[in-house]
Amino acid sequence: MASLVVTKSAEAGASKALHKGEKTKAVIVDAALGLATQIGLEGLSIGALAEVTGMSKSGVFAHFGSREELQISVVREYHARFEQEVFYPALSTERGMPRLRALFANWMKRTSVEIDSGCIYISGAVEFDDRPGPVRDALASSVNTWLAAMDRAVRQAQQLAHLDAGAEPSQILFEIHGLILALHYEARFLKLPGSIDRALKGFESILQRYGAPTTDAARPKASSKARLRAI
Amino acid sequence: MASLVVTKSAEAGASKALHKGEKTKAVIVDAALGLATQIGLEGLSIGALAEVTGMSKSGVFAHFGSREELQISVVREYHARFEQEVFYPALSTERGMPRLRALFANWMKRTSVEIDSGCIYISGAVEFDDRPGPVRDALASSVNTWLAAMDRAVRQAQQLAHLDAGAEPSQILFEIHGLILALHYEARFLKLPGSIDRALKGFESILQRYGAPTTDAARPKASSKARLRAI
DNA sequence: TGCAAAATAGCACGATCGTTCTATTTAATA
DNA sequence: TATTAAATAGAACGATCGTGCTATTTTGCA
Repeated sequence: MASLVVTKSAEAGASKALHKGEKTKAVIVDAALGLATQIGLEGLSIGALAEVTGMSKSGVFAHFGSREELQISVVREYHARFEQEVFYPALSTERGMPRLRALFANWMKRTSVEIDSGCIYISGAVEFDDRPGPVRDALASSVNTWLAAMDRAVRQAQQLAHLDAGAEPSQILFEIHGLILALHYEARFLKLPGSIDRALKGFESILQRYGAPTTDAARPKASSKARLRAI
Repeated sequence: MASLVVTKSAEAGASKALHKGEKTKAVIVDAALGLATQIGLEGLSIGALAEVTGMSKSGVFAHFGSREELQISVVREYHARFEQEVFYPALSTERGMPRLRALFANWMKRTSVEIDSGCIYISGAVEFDDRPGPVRDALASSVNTWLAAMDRAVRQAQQLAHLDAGAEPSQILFEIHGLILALHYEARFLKLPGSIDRALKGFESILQRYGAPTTDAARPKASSKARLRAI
């Protein structure tokens, strides 16, 4: 009977071989992510999650062992998707201004969607402001990873003389970050129309101010492959 | 014994004649504001509030009739203090650039303090993103009132040729708002040093970009009185 | 000073929370 | 297919939540 044992590797769709438990855990995390973006990481309740997934409370709970671990799983999942949607695709553009533009464009695209769905990098920051612990650590670590990637992109643009080398990267980053946060605030909370355009215009202002050529000779040319080129 | 009845008017400190109930209600709201800035409006619990004030749960509750009404009272109190600290003092400077600078400076001062204490205009925005109701309305109304005041200041600066009259006030406001939000995020959540300086520098960049003279011939001269001049 | 009214306390309710324990069902393996 | 392990369900726990009801205390006023 031990014949033809498929090494349980190549599974359907996703990636690795998922046992039943891992599969339903992924389903739960997915549902939790949907809930968390709307009502926040603190609003996540195992009861509500059980209802959504059609499972029992203890069934859901067993996959994580604690609510905190569930929240951390959600943060990690969000981080992975953020990387996939915002970071990696931009690596297919040349370093310097094109890549910086691509990174911001992807960030904007995601934030625009999150005007409706919510963003746990923003809501989580408020919820775990002054609440130390592993959830806060996971959240801050994810955000810092992303901001560090943006920082590298700015520095590369400076080295390539696409941006004024005398400017502080942290200053440029701070102002860009502000645009994203203002977009989220004014569009999602205040429901002000035109916020997306203001963020885009603000970005151009920053580039202009910090030394980008007015006739930008380098829009992103999306070389579609080379996706894994090192940064 | 009924002699020497002080007419109960001029009470200690505050303002109007406060009956006992109104006085303790003020104490409760004050404590609630302290709690809400730290853990958010949603984190406010009547039980915790009773413990802090040394009262019974029902004693606290009776002053508001509902948790929602308590939250609204907190929002209103925050709004009043914000006006008192940020808005009114700036009215003693001349319209145009001096007043705009004063408004931003006061806003920055308050936000700097709130790096430690928290800000319910920011945390509340996240908590009541997509949760309609009177609390959200009170919150949005307060924020809109403040942003409208800033908008007027920008327009006045344009009329006085302190700022480029061709620029969109909403655009300038959006970018300024972004600086405040980035300051709160990067300083309070990420604990990045130097955030205050970055916000200040960003403000100068905006003024420069939108037409403020490089040699600003008009810093606020704080005339100390004239506090109630109409805007 | 006495009396009505306001303020506060005490208690209990149903609901929901995260979590634990034990049973039962389902899936993976030999 | 038989057996073992993994996955899930079910029920109960203590705690906390907002809120309502009923005493009791305190206050303000004639």
